[in-house]
Formats: sequence, structure tokens, C-alpha cells
Amino acid sequence: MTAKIESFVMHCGEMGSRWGFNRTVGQMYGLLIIHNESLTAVQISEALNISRGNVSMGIKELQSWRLVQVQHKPKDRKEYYSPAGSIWEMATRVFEERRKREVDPTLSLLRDNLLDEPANPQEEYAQQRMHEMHDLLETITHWASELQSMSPDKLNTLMKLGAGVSKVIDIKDKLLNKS
Amino acid sequence: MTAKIESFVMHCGEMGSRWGFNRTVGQMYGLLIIHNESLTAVQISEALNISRGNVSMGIKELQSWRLVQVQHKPKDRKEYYSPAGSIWEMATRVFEERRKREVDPTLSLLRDNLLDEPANPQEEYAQQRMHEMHDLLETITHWASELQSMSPDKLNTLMKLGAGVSKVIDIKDKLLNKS
DNA sequence: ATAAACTTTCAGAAAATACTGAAACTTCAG
DNA sequence: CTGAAGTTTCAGTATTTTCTGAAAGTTTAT
Repeated sequence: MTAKIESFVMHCGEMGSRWGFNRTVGQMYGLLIIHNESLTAVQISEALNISRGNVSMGIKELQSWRLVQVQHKPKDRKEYYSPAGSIWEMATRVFEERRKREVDPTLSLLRDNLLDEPANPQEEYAQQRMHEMHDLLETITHWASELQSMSPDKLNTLMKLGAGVSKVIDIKDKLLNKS
Repeated sequence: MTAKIESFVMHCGEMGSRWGFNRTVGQMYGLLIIHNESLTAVQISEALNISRGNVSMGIKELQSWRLVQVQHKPKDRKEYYSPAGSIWEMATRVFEERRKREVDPTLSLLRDNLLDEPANPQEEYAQQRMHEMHDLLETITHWASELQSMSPDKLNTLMKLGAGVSKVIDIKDKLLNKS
């Protein structure tokens, strides 16, 4: 590993826990992204100086995020690992998986709590706030899934448009009001 | 604390680490959000059964996220804590702070690494991928900051529009092409 | 059926993170 | 200036998370 590649891999390790996994899993993912060929478990364990068992657990974790692929080569019993999909797909997967882990459980708790009638003024206030949280989270997750259903191409146009969407929407509103 | 409120607070604790802080900080924040009055450090430590010192550290952490406010009452030397801003503002702050902690350092590493010329084919491949990552992250963060500059009201319209934006943009393109 | 070449699992060790409580610090009234 | 009422700090401890390595499991060729 050259210095530059190593610095990237180590950085992924340091960021790992902030991105939702742990240091080694972060390093493994960084290594797979930056390496031009798929790697075996032993190669990974040697490159990162970690145990073979740890690689196995890390791969499992990355698979649960749908971020790695396994390949097989003819006449070879080993498994070869590589990142699943393009950079774009990786981003959407991380985003989606994090939503599942960070938002969905909360939405479901809020929904449950909002089913009951408040028993006293304190609970009434609490439910009010939970309601606000619920509506906001619901709007955002719904929007996010709509965006993800758009083609990467369209999404790119939209993002490049930036705050300009605002004007486009104004124009639409005017057109509708006139007719 | 009634059972319903407690379940919310405990849930915030469990989610805490996924949201970027730790269990106690999550609980503290949950408590502050659903409680209708601001709380003193001692009240927090009693409600959550944690030490006074821990509360102090937790408040510091929440302040670094710009999620709590301190108030003072006349004739009272204690500090009273409450959540900073509306639910909407909380969401944007968590979002913004996380971007700072999770994306910005990576963008800066990528930028640095891309300044040097690749020294061999392996590095060339690596830089290619870093370039893709860099461009994607840059586009997304730029877009995010543009969105945050829009009024909550406009943003809400946009979100409710969902994938419908796509059509609006098509219309805009047609209008532009005709003229 | 055997064995070689792998992968996975998991108990215990190591490392990282969070928490406590006592001491130090701050602020303010008298 | 003193001390009462508060807040912060931090060394040491407790808890949680991660990692190792050996044993168990799996797959395939012969």
C-alpha cells in the first residue's frame, strides 16, 4: 500500500464509527473501494493487520449494509470481495440503511405512543411534541424515498439546480393559478 | 415521569449512539424535548439516575451540537436547561453538525490526496475513485446547504411535491428550449 | 469417505468509552 | 472577605465494544 492509499484507508477507519460501523469495518470498506481488484479475506487481514476472524465478521457487517459483493474465480475455492455497485449506489445504500437504523425505529415508537390518549396535561404536552417529531420525520423519509426512486440523472439535475428549484416551483404555481 | 414519557426518553437513550452521541446524552435530550418546562442539572440527574458530573458533561456535549439553551430565573442561581429551537431547527442542527463531523473531514482528505499526481497505476485507480467520491460528496453537501438556505415553508412545499419535482423540471426545460 | 482448503463462530482478552464522586473552581449576597 | 450555592473537571472505575485465535463447520476434489 502506498502512503496515499494508506492515508485514505486509515481515514475511513477513523470515520468508521461516525458512519455507522466500527474502525476495522471502515478500513475494510475503504480498502475495497480504493483497490482495483477484488481481495481475499487473507489479503485483507494482512493489509490491515487484523485477525482472520475479524475479517469474517467485518464482511458480514458490510454485507448487512449491502456494500460488498462476493465473487469466485475458476479453479479457486477462495472468496473474493469487492465493493457492491458504483460510488453513487454506495452512497444511497449507506443513506438508506442508516435511515432504517436511525429513523424507522423512532417513527414506530412515536406512532405507538401517539395511539393512546394523553392521561394528564404533562402527557398532552409530550404527545404534542412527539406529534411534531413524527410528522417531520415522516415527511423527510417519504421525500427521501421519492428522491431515491428518481433516476440518478434527474436527481443530479435537481441537485445542480440547488435553491433554484424554488423559482421553478413559483413558476409552476403561477401557471396553475392562471388557468 | 409517566410510563409513556419514560418509554420515549429511554428510546432516545437507545438511539443516542446511532444519532451521534451516547446513551445518557440521548436520554437527556429526549427528556428536555418532551418536558414542558426547563430543568435544572439536579432534576435531570434525578430523573435519569445519573451523577451530577455526568449531567454537566452531557450538557456540554449537547451545547456543542447547539441543541440546548440555558436560562436563568430571577432570585435563583441555578441554570435551567431547555431544547434550543423548534423541532424543525433541531433537525437541521443535527443534520448540519453531522455533516461537519461525518463528511467535511473526508472531503478535506480527498481534496488533499487529489492534489498530488498519481505515482503508479494503482494510485491512478485510487485517485479516480477518490475523485468520484469527492464530486459526489461535494454535490450533496452543496445541495444540502442550498436547501437549508430556503425558508422552511418553501422546503416543505418541495418535500410535499416529492418525485413530482421531476415533472416540474421537465416543464421548465421545455419552456426554455422553445424560447 | 477422507482430507485439504477454506469460512464462521464464539469465549475470553484487550481496548475504547462512559460514569462517578470528590475536589477545584465560580459566582454572588451579605 | 466569607461562605453558601451552584458548576466543572478529571483520576480512577465500570461498562461496553471490539478483536483474537482456536475450534467447529463447510465445501469440493479425489
